Amino acid sequence: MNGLGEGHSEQAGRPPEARTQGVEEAEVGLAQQAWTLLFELLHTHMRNFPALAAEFDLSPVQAHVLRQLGEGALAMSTLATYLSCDASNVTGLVDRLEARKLVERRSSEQDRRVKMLVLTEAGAELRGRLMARMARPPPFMASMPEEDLVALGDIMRRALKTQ
Amino acid sequence: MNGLGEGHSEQAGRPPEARTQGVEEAEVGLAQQAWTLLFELLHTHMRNFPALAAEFDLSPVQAHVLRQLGEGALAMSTLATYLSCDASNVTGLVDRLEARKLVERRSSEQDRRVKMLVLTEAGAELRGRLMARMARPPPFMASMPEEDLVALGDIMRRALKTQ
DNA sequence: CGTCAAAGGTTGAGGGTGTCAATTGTTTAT
DNA sequence: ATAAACAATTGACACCCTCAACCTTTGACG
Repeated sequence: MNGLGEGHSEQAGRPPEARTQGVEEAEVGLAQQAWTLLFELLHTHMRNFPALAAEFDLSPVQAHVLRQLGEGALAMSTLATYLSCDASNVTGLVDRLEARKLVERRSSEQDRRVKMLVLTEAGAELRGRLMARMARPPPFMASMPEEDLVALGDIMRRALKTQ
Repeated sequence: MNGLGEGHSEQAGRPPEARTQGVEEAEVGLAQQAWTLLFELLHTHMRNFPALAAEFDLSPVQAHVLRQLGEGALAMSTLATYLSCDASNVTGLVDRLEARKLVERRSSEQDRRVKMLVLTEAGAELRGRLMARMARPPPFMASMPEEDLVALGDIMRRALKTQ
Protein backbone atom coordinates (compact mmCIF):
# COMPACT_ATOMS: atom_id res chain seq x y z
CA MET A 1 0.00 0.00 0.00
CA ASN A 2 2.73 2.50 0.74
CA GLY A 3 5.95 0.95 -0.49
CA LEU A 4 4.64 1.75 -3.91
CA GLY A 5 3.97 5.45 -4.12
CA GLU A 6 7.37 6.32 -2.85
CA GLY A 7 9.18 4.09 -5.26
CA HIS A 8 10.08 7.15 -7.24
CA SER A 9 11.47 9.27 -4.48
CA GLU A 10 13.91 6.50 -3.59
CA GLN A 11 15.64 6.13 -6.92
CA ALA A 12 17.62 9.31 -6.39
CA GLY A 13 20.84 7.31 -6.09
CA ARG A 14 20.82 5.85 -9.59
CA PRO A 15 23.68 3.52 -10.59
CA PRO A 16 26.38 5.36 -12.55
CA GLU A 17 26.93 2.50 -15.04
CA ALA A 18 24.18 1.60 -17.49
CA ARG A 19 25.31 3.84 -20.29
CA THR A 20 25.38 2.21 -23.71
CA GLN A 21 22.87 3.79 -26.04
CA GLY A 22 19.53 5.22 -25.09
CA VAL A 23 17.29 2.40 -23.92
CA GLU A 24 18.91 1.81 -20.55
CA GLU A 25 17.13 4.27 -18.29
CA ALA A 26 13.91 2.39 -18.87
CA GLU A 27 15.84 -0.84 -18.30
CA VAL A 28 16.94 0.03 -14.80
CA GLY A 29 13.52 1.35 -13.99
CA LEU A 30 11.86 -1.81 -15.16
CA ALA A 31 13.92 -4.19 -13.09
CA GLN A 32 13.58 -2.02 -10.03
CA GLN A 33 9.88 -1.65 -10.53
CA ALA A 34 9.25 -5.35 -11.05
CA TRP A 35 11.46 -6.19 -8.14
CA THR A 36 9.67 -3.81 -5.79
CA LEU A 37 6.31 -5.27 -6.76
CA LEU A 38 7.55 -8.80 -6.36
CA PHE A 39 9.10 -7.98 -3.04
CA GLU A 40 5.89 -6.41 -1.84
CA LEU A 41 3.82 -9.47 -2.70
CA LEU A 42 6.30 -11.96 -1.44
CA HIS A 43 6.88 -10.17 1.77
CA THR A 44 3.19 -10.10 2.48
CA HIS A 45 3.06 -13.80 2.06
CA MET A 46 6.27 -14.72 3.81
CA ARG A 47 4.75 -13.17 6.87
CA ASN A 48 2.74 -16.25 7.62
CA PHE A 49 5.51 -18.71 7.08
CA PRO A 50 6.03 -18.95 10.85
CA ALA A 51 2.39 -19.92 11.19
CA LEU A 52 2.78 -22.49 8.44
CA ALA A 53 5.77 -24.03 10.16
CA ALA A 54 3.89 -23.97 13.44
CA GLU A 55 1.25 -26.23 11.91
CA PHE A 56 3.94 -28.90 12.16
CA ASP A 57 5.28 -27.76 15.52
CA LEU A 58 8.35 -26.39 13.84
CA SER A 59 10.03 -23.04 14.00
CA PRO A 60 10.63 -21.35 10.65
CA VAL A 61 14.29 -22.25 10.73
CA GLN A 62 13.63 -25.85 11.62
CA ALA A 63 11.30 -26.07 8.65
CA HIS A 64 14.06 -24.65 6.53
CA VAL A 65 16.49 -27.26 7.78
CA LEU A 66 14.12 -30.11 7.04
CA ARG A 67 13.63 -28.67 3.61
CA GLN A 68 17.36 -28.84 2.90
CA LEU A 69 17.73 -32.34 4.25
CA GLY A 70 16.31 -33.83 1.11
CA GLU A 71 17.66 -37.25 0.37
CA GLY A 72 21.33 -37.82 1.05
CA ALA A 73 23.22 -37.08 4.19
CA LEU A 74 24.57 -33.59 4.72
CA ALA A 75 27.59 -32.47 6.70
CA MET A 76 26.81 -29.92 9.37
CA SER A 77 29.17 -27.42 7.82
CA THR A 78 27.38 -27.81 4.50
CA LEU A 79 24.11 -27.12 6.20
CA ALA A 80 25.64 -24.04 7.75
CA THR A 81 26.55 -22.67 4.34
CA TYR A 82 23.11 -23.53 2.97
CA LEU A 83 21.57 -21.60 5.82
CA SER A 84 24.27 -18.97 5.50
CA CYS A 85 24.80 -18.90 9.20
CA ASP A 86 27.60 -19.66 11.60
CA ALA A 87 28.50 -23.29 12.21
CA SER A 88 28.03 -22.90 15.93
CA ASN A 89 24.44 -22.07 15.28
CA VAL A 90 23.82 -25.36 13.55
CA THR A 91 24.89 -27.28 16.62
CA GLY A 92 21.98 -26.10 18.70
CA LEU A 93 19.62 -26.32 15.76
CA VAL A 94 20.44 -29.97 15.21
CA ASP A 95 20.45 -30.64 18.94
CA ARG A 96 16.81 -29.69 19.13
CA LEU A 97 15.84 -31.63 16.02
CA GLU A 98 17.72 -34.67 17.24
CA ALA A 99 16.01 -34.43 20.61
CA ARG A 100 12.74 -34.75 18.73
CA LYS A 101 14.06 -37.75 16.80
CA LEU A 102 13.62 -36.10 13.42
CA VAL A 103 17.30 -36.14 12.55
CA GLU A 104 20.36 -38.21 13.38
CA ARG A 105 24.04 -37.33 13.58
CA ARG A 106 26.34 -40.05 12.35
CA SER A 107 30.05 -39.49 12.07
CA SER A 108 31.59 -40.02 8.69
CA GLU A 109 33.97 -42.94 8.10
CA GLN A 110 36.25 -41.08 5.73
CA ASP A 111 36.77 -38.11 7.95
CA ARG A 112 36.08 -38.51 11.61
CA ARG A 113 35.81 -34.78 12.12
CA VAL A 114 32.62 -34.39 10.14
CA LYS A 115 29.17 -35.49 11.24
CA MET A 116 26.61 -36.33 8.65
CA LEU A 117 22.96 -35.50 9.13
CA VAL A 118 20.22 -37.86 8.03
CA LEU A 119 16.49 -37.76 8.49
CA THR A 120 14.95 -40.42 10.66
CA GLU A 121 11.85 -42.24 9.52
CA ALA A 122 9.68 -39.74 11.35
CA GLY A 123 11.74 -36.87 10.01
CA ALA A 124 11.27 -37.96 6.42
CA GLU A 125 7.56 -38.38 6.94
CA LEU A 126 7.23 -34.94 8.48
CA ARG A 127 9.30 -33.42 5.73
CA GLY A 128 7.00 -34.94 3.15
CA ARG A 129 3.95 -33.33 4.67
CA LEU A 130 5.76 -30.05 5.12
CA MET A 131 6.88 -29.88 1.51
CA ALA A 132 3.41 -30.66 0.27
CA ARG A 133 2.03 -27.88 2.44
CA MET A 134 4.64 -25.41 1.27
CA ALA A 135 3.88 -26.17 -2.35
CA ARG A 136 0.33 -24.93 -1.89
CA PRO A 137 0.28 -21.62 -3.74
CA PRO A 138 -0.85 -18.55 -1.81
CA PRO A 139 -4.20 -16.92 -2.59
CA PHE A 140 -2.76 -14.26 -4.86
CA MET A 141 -1.48 -17.00 -7.13
CA ALA A 142 -4.44 -19.29 -6.89
CA SER A 143 -6.61 -16.54 -8.34
CA MET A 144 -4.30 -15.75 -11.24
CA PRO A 145 -5.46 -16.18 -14.83
CA GLU A 146 -3.99 -19.24 -16.44
CA GLU A 147 -1.94 -17.38 -19.01
CA ASP A 148 -0.28 -15.35 -16.28
CA LEU A 149 0.68 -18.55 -14.51
CA VAL A 150 2.20 -19.95 -17.65
CA ALA A 151 4.09 -16.76 -18.36
CA LEU A 152 5.29 -16.56 -14.79
CA GLY A 153 6.48 -20.15 -14.86
CA ASP A 154 8.39 -19.56 -18.08
CA ILE A 155 10.03 -16.42 -16.80
CA MET A 156 11.05 -18.09 -13.57
CA ARG A 157 12.51 -21.08 -15.36
CA ARG A 158 14.57 -18.81 -17.56
CA ALA A 159 15.76 -16.87 -14.55
CA LEU A 160 16.76 -19.99 -12.68
CA LYS A 161 18.72 -21.24 -15.66
CA THR A 162 20.85 -18.16 -16.09
CA GLN A 163 21.25 -17.76 -12.35
CA MET B 1 19.86 -26.40 -7.34
CA ASN B 2 18.19 -29.33 -5.64
CA GLY B 3 14.74 -28.11 -4.73
CA LEU B 4 13.96 -28.61 -8.38
CA GLY B 5 14.79 -32.15 -9.23
CA GLU B 6 12.75 -33.40 -6.34
CA GLY B 7 9.75 -31.33 -7.23
CA HIS B 8 8.27 -34.42 -8.72
CA SER B 9 8.96 -36.81 -5.91
CA GLU B 10 7.12 -34.50 -3.52
CA GLN B 11 3.81 -34.41 -5.25
CA ALA B 12 3.32 -38.05 -4.36
CA GLY B 13 0.92 -36.86 -1.70
CA ARG B 14 -1.31 -35.10 -4.18
CA PRO B 15 -4.23 -33.13 -2.74
CA PRO B 16 -7.31 -35.34 -2.55
CA GLU B 17 -9.63 -32.59 -3.73
CA ALA B 18 -9.13 -31.34 -7.27
CA ARG B 19 -11.53 -33.80 -8.78
CA THR B 20 -14.31 -32.12 -10.71
CA GLN B 21 -13.93 -32.51 -14.42
CA GLY B 22 -10.71 -32.74 -16.31
CA VAL B 23 -9.23 -29.27 -16.62
CA GLU B 24 -8.34 -28.61 -13.00
CA GLU B 25 -5.44 -30.96 -12.72
CA ALA B 26 -3.43 -28.77 -15.06
CA GLU B 27 -4.72 -25.67 -13.23
CA VAL B 28 -3.50 -26.80 -9.86
CA GLY B 29 -0.28 -27.95 -11.39
CA LEU B 30 0.39 -24.57 -12.96
CA ALA B 31 -0.10 -22.52 -9.86
CA GLN B 32 1.83 -24.95 -7.75
CA GLN B 33 4.61 -25.10 -10.26
CA ALA B 34 4.93 -21.36 -10.65
CA TRP B 35 4.74 -20.93 -6.92
CA THR B 36 7.46 -23.45 -6.23
CA LEU B 37 9.76 -21.78 -8.72
CA LEU B 38 9.04 -18.36 -7.33
CA PHE B 39 9.57 -19.60 -3.82
CA GLU B 40 12.88 -21.15 -4.78
CA LEU B 41 14.17 -17.93 -6.29
CA LEU B 42 12.88 -15.72 -3.58
CA HIS B 43 14.17 -17.88 -0.85
CA THR B 44 17.62 -17.87 -2.33
CA HIS B 45 17.55 -14.13 -2.38
CA MET B 46 15.96 -13.60 1.01
CA ARG B 47 18.89 -15.45 2.50
CA ASN B 48 21.05 -12.38 2.34
CA PHE B 49 18.49 -9.95 3.66
CA PRO B 50 20.12 -10.12 7.10
CA ALA B 51 23.39 -9.08 5.49
CA LEU B 52 21.63 -6.25 3.69
CA ALA B 53 20.14 -5.00 6.92
CA ALA B 54 23.49 -5.34 8.60
CA GLU B 55 24.92 -2.83 6.12
CA PHE B 56 22.88 -0.30 8.09
CA ASP B 57 23.59 -1.82 11.48
CA LEU B 58 20.06 -3.10 11.63
CA SER B 59 18.65 -6.51 12.34
CA PRO B 60 16.26 -7.86 9.71
CA VAL B 61 13.26 -7.11 11.87
CA GLN B 62 14.41 -3.60 12.64
CA ALA B 63 14.72 -3.00 8.92
CA HIS B 64 11.22 -4.24 8.50
CA VAL B 65 9.94 -1.90 11.18
CA LEU B 66 11.62 1.09 9.56
CA ARG B 67 10.07 0.05 6.29
CA GLN B 68 6.59 0.15 7.78
CA LEU B 69 7.12 3.47 9.47
CA GLY B 70 6.63 5.32 6.24
CA GLU B 71 5.22 8.75 6.71
CA GLY B 72 2.49 9.06 9.30
CA ALA B 73 2.64 7.97 12.89
CA LEU B 74 1.70 4.41 13.74
CA ALA B 75 0.22 3.02 16.92
CA MET B 76 2.25 0.24 18.47
CA SER B 77 -0.62 -2.18 18.22
CA THR B 78 -0.96 -1.41 14.52
CA LEU B 79 2.70 -2.15 14.05
CA ALA B 80 2.18 -5.43 15.88
CA THR B 81 -0.49 -6.49 13.43
CA TYR B 82 1.66 -5.37 10.49
CA LEU B 83 4.46 -7.54 11.80
CA SER B 84 1.93 -10.20 12.76
CA CYS B 85 3.53 -10.68 16.12
CA ASP B 86 2.55 -10.23 19.73
CA ALA B 87 2.22 -6.70 21.08
CA SER B 88 4.66 -7.44 23.87
CA ASN B 89 7.28 -8.10 21.27
CA VAL B 90 6.94 -4.64 19.82
CA THR B 91 7.79 -3.06 23.14
CA GLY B 92 11.34 -4.36 23.13
CA LEU B 93 11.68 -3.75 19.43
CA VAL B 94 10.80 -0.10 19.79
CA ASP B 95 12.87 0.18 22.95
CA ARG B 96 16.01 -0.66 20.99
CA LEU B 97 15.14 1.63 18.09
CA GLU B 98 14.33 4.44 20.44
CA ALA B 99 17.60 3.92 22.28
CA ARG B 100 19.31 4.55 18.96
CA LYS B 101 17.22 7.67 18.40
CA LEU B 102 15.68 6.39 15.19
CA VAL B 103 12.15 6.40 16.49
CA GLU B 104 10.07 8.28 19.05
CA ARG B 105 7.11 7.26 21.15
CA ARG B 106 4.57 9.99 21.66
CA SER B 107 1.32 9.34 23.40
CA SER B 108 -1.83 10.12 21.51
CA GLU B 109 -4.05 13.00 22.55
CA GLN B 110 -7.32 11.34 21.66
CA ASP B 111 -6.62 8.13 23.52
CA ARG B 112 -4.04 8.21 26.21
CA ARG B 113 -3.62 4.46 26.13
CA VAL B 114 -2.02 4.35 22.72
CA LYS B 115 1.49 5.47 21.85
CA MET B 116 2.21 6.67 18.37
CA LEU B 117 5.51 5.92 16.70
CA VAL B 118 7.25 8.47 14.53
CA LEU B 119 10.62 8.46 12.85
CA THR B 120 13.18 10.94 14.07
CA GLU B 121 15.18 12.97 11.64
CA ALA B 122 17.95 10.38 11.71
CA GLY B 123 15.41 7.60 11.42
CA ALA B 124 13.86 9.05 8.29
CA GLU B 125 17.26 9.57 6.74
CA LEU B 126 18.30 5.99 7.48
CA ARG B 127 15.01 4.69 6.18
CA GLY B 128 15.56 6.53 2.94
CA ARG B 129 18.91 4.89 2.37
CA LEU B 130 17.54 1.52 3.39
CA MET B 131 14.62 1.69 1.00
CA ALA B 132 16.88 2.71 -1.86
CA ARG B 133 19.11 -0.23 -1.12
CA MET B 134 16.21 -2.65 -0.92
CA ALA B 135 14.87 -1.47 -4.25
CA ARG B 136 18.04 -2.62 -5.96
CA PRO B 137 16.96 -5.70 -7.89
CA PRO B 138 18.85 -8.93 -7.22
CA PRO B 139 21.16 -10.38 -9.87
CA PHE B 140 18.61 -12.81 -11.24
CA MET B 141 16.37 -9.89 -12.14
CA ALA B 142 19.07 -7.54 -13.34
CA SER B 143 19.98 -10.06 -16.01
CA MET B 144 16.44 -10.60 -17.23
CA PRO B 145 15.43 -9.77 -20.79
CA GLU B 146 13.40 -6.60 -21.02
CA GLU B 147 10.21 -8.27 -22.19
CA ASP B 148 10.29 -10.61 -19.21
CA LEU B 149 10.57 -7.63 -16.91
CA VAL B 150 7.61 -5.95 -18.52
CA ALA B 151 5.54 -9.12 -18.38
CA LEU B 152 6.51 -9.72 -14.77
CA GLY B 153 5.59 -6.18 -13.81
CA ASP B 154 2.21 -6.48 -15.47
CA ILE B 155 1.44 -9.80 -13.82
CA MET B 156 2.42 -8.49 -10.42
CA ARG B 157 0.32 -5.36 -10.80
CA ARG B 158 -2.70 -7.46 -11.71
CA ALA B 159 -2.07 -9.73 -8.75
CA LEU B 160 -1.77 -6.82 -6.36
CA LYS B 161 -5.00 -5.33 -7.63
CA THR B 162 -7.15 -8.40 -7.14
CA GLN B 163 -5.46 -9.14 -3.86
C1' DC C 1 58.57 -39.56 11.96
C1' DG C 2 57.23 -35.01 14.28
C1' DT C 3 55.33 -30.60 13.92
C1' DC C 4 52.17 -27.39 12.58
C1' DA C 5 48.43 -25.14 10.15
C1' DA C 6 43.84 -25.73 8.77
C1' DA C 7 39.25 -27.60 9.12
C1' DG C 8 34.78 -29.63 11.49
C1' DG C 9 32.28 -29.36 15.37
C1' DT C 10 31.22 -27.87 20.18
C1' DT C 11 30.94 -24.68 24.17
C1' DG C 12 30.03 -20.32 26.60
C1' DA C 13 28.93 -15.48 26.75
C1' DG C 14 25.84 -12.12 25.10
C1' DG C 15 22.10 -10.08 22.56
C1' DG C 16 17.86 -9.99 19.43
C1' DT C 17 13.32 -12.16 18.50
C1' DG C 18 9.25 -14.31 19.89
C1' DT C 19 5.34 -16.25 23.03
C1' DC C 20 2.39 -16.40 27.02
C1' DA C 21 0.44 -14.82 31.43
C1' DA C 22 -0.16 -11.17 34.52
C1' DT C 23 -0.37 -6.06 35.47
C1' DT C 24 -1.42 -1.08 34.99
C1' DG C 25 -3.85 2.60 33.18
C1' DT C 26 -7.53 4.25 30.11
C1' DT C 27 -11.77 4.07 27.63
C1' DT C 28 -16.52 2.64 26.81
C1' DA C 29 -20.80 0.48 27.67
C1' DT C 30 -24.29 -0.56 30.73
C1' DA D 1 -20.65 3.52 39.22
C1' DT D 2 -19.20 -0.68 37.91
C1' DA D 3 -17.69 -3.88 34.63
C1' DA D 4 -15.78 -5.24 30.31
C1' DA D 5 -12.50 -4.27 26.73
C1' DC D 6 -8.29 -2.35 25.16
C1' DA D 7 -3.12 -0.50 24.73
C1' DA D 8 1.08 -1.11 26.40
C1' DT D 9 4.37 -3.05 29.60
C1' DT D 10 6.80 -6.56 32.52
C1' DG D 11 8.78 -11.09 33.66
C1' DA D 12 9.67 -15.87 32.61
C1' DC D 13 11.13 -18.78 29.21
C1' DA D 14 12.67 -20.60 24.67
C1' DC D 15 14.80 -20.06 20.24
C1' DC D 16 17.98 -17.98 16.87
C1' DC D 17 22.33 -15.96 15.97
C1' DT D 18 27.31 -14.30 16.38
C1' DC D 19 31.81 -14.27 18.14
C1' DA D 20 35.84 -16.11 20.46
C1' DA D 21 37.95 -20.02 22.48
C1' DC D 22 38.60 -24.83 22.40
C1' DC D 23 39.35 -29.92 21.03
C1' DT D 24 40.05 -33.38 17.73
C1' DT D 25 41.34 -34.88 13.38
C1' DT D 26 43.51 -34.32 9.02
C1' DG D 27 47.06 -33.26 5.69
C1' DA D 28 51.30 -31.16 4.41
C1' DC D 29 56.05 -30.43 4.87
C1' DG D 30 60.57 -30.60 6.69
